[in-house]
Amino acid sequence: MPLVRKLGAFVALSGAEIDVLEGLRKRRRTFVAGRDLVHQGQSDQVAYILMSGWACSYKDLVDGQRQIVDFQVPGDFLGLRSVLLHISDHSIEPVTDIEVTEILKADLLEAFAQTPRLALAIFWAVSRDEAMVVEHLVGIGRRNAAERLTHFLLELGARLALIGQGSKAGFDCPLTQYLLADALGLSAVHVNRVLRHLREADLLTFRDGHVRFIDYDGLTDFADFDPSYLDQVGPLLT
Amino acid sequence: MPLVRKLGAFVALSGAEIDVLEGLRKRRRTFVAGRDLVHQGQSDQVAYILMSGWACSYKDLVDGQRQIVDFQVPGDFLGLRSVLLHISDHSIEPVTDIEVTEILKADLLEAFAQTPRLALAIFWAVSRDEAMVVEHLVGIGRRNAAERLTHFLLELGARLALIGQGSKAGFDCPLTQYLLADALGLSAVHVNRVLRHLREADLLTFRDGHVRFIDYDGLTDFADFDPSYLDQVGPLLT
DNA sequence: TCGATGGGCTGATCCAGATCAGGCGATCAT
DNA sequence: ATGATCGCCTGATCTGGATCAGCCCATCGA
Repeated sequence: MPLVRKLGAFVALSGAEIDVLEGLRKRRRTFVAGRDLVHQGQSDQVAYILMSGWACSYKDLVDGQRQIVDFQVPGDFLGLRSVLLHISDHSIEPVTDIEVTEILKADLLEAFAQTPRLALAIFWAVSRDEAMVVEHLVGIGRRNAAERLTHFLLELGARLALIGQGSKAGFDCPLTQYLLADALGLSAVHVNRVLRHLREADLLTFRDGHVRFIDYDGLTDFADFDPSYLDQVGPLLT
Repeated sequence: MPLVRKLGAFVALSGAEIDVLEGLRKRRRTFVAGRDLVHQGQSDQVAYILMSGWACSYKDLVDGQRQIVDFQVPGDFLGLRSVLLHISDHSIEPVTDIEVTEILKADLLEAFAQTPRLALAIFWAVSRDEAMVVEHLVGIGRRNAAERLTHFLLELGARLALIGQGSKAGFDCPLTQYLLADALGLSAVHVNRVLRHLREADLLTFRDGHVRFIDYDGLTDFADFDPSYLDQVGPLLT
């Protein structure tokens, strides 16, 4: 269970708390790649936990462009914020076919009341999401295309490593260069060029859906990557 | 009390809940402009509520640049995420002299346990912060300098209006063009130029610490500004 | 089997915004 | 009264990345 594993890395959850967490899991659903799961402006009472596959959350602009805010991998929440804000300020689209389990708002609130520690653990997950968005913001605001792309791939790798789907050697990645472009605020053309430069510099390759880190230390150095905000482990309640 | 007003706009807080909220307020402190309040990497057990003055949270990059993630105005939390993540991933600096009240981690956790609704209200505040960061991300990723600056000033105006310190006519703003540049991912030179263009187009002026919206509707239209994520009102618990 | 579609790749050209190199006035400490 | 500093402002030049236009290959549906 990627979620239990992820939250458990943060607060040591008791058996009772894990029971509550498991109790949340209701209907299991699947969605096909490409069709929106949640749409901007939609008001919905349900969030999801991603069980398998990848998704992305994004915002559309009036001029037809879009900005991808983040990608979600197994164990991540989908649309949690839209439940809290009561209306969604962004859209969510499966990148691949995905499996999710629903979390109903009412159940979530009840779980909060029952086990404050669980609320904290989820609070932490939200904070971690925000920390990722912040890092993303810094990347787009102040890093050039190569550093930005590198940092992004390193972050993805670190997140996937946490759920056992990646390592310092690399990871399988279903993202197209168009998706990368929309996430990084670049054009797909330029993403392609930058990938070539990184390949020619023997830093990493991204081919056939697989990212391979050739020189991991060189990459972290180049992109100024510090994963501490991702895998922060330690009891909140001391 | 800006905070009670802000949270109260989201969930109707009962008298008992407001008491708990007020009970949180502990030591009142002041900090002078410019000296860091929280420093990147610092591990701290205290957050603050900003009572007066402005602050900003930012991240330093290795090459000496910095990216300002957000500005905080009265009623906002400072460093809440660093309490939850257990270590701060960013720095916080007062833009003006500020007054804050401390919130101790232990008190916050106890308040959570006592009144789940309060936890929800604060959850909402964190989600709102994240929504702002997301909007900021979209701006930097996909909007040009003029739209970005306009959107930013409109958002600040809307936030200040919520606490009674601004309106559609404008607001007092202690930010320098350098601070704007660091927030918007631009150079200060270019911020200056863009402000001139906006002034010449009779859209807004920013002079002597005061932002004046000349054509508010024209501005919201130009920058595609939709404030719904800021002032979302409505009972979370239906 | 042959379009159609989607993803990756490339060179040529263009432009938004960075960088460089200043100048102006106000404030403040000596 | 004289630097020093800070915020604001400006023109000239440079450049990272967008845009345009197109090629190649693999897959897939009719």
